[in-house]
Amino acid sequence: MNMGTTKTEIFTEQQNQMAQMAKALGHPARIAIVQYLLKQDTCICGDLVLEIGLAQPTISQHLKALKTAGLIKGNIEGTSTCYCLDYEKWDVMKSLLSPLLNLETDNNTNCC
Amino acid sequence: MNMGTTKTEIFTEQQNQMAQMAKALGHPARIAIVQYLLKQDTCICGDLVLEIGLAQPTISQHLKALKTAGLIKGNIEGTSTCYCLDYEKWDVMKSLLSPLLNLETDNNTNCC
DNA sequence: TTCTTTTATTGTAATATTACGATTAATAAA
DNA sequence: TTTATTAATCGTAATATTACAATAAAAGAA
Repeated sequence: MNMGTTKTEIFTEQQNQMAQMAKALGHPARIAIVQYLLKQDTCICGDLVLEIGLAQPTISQHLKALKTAGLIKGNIEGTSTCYCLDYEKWDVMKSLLSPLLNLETDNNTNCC
Repeated sequence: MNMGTTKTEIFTEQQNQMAQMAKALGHPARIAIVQYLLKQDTCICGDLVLEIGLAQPTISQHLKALKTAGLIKGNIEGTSTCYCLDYEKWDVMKSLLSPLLNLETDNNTNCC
């Protein structure tokens, strides 16, 4: 059977997309990478290895996860790869997640 | 060794918090639960079993994950448990994640 | 060409996640 | 008290994730 695997077929495309983007941010190393890119605009893998302190293959793995989710782009430049945020995808994420995040805090009167 | 485990000690408290909250939203079933609670204010486990279509222990497991992350609260009422969003925690999440989500889209000039 | 630099990939060990059947626990109803 | 009703927990199978050593690949420097 397909145990251990998420049943994506019973959810909407939108729900799967939202979950995928949230999942991509669901590791502190990937949060740190995004924060670094926000500050520096671009970076190469080696920068992050020094900054974060995980092994190079581990950083490379996290970069791949962010790239697969579409949150970053990578361009090969000589021996290194230049990474940056994919702002178009971040706009999509923002529009999908803002209905969840922009909650009315004073709704908690009708709570259990 | 501690292989397979996230090295939380090399990250800031804030980075770990952000990752934990994002991770809690990183599954379509948990997105669906949050969306349901946004629409209905409160619900019990059985409502979600009917609405989502996963087995009762699976829904219960996802509710526990959201509760552990602090995103929902649960109050026992007779034989059932009444769940709702924890708006205070959502405020924390909003303030932590908004620096990431409120990006200037026209920054992509200095990208690679 | 040979050596260096940089990153991606492969392989693997340890742990975490997902899903569900079976069972338990706890309250309500008969 | 006996019988539902409801949800949590336990156990477990299948898969996914995390971390890193070792290696490969690809471009630049000597």
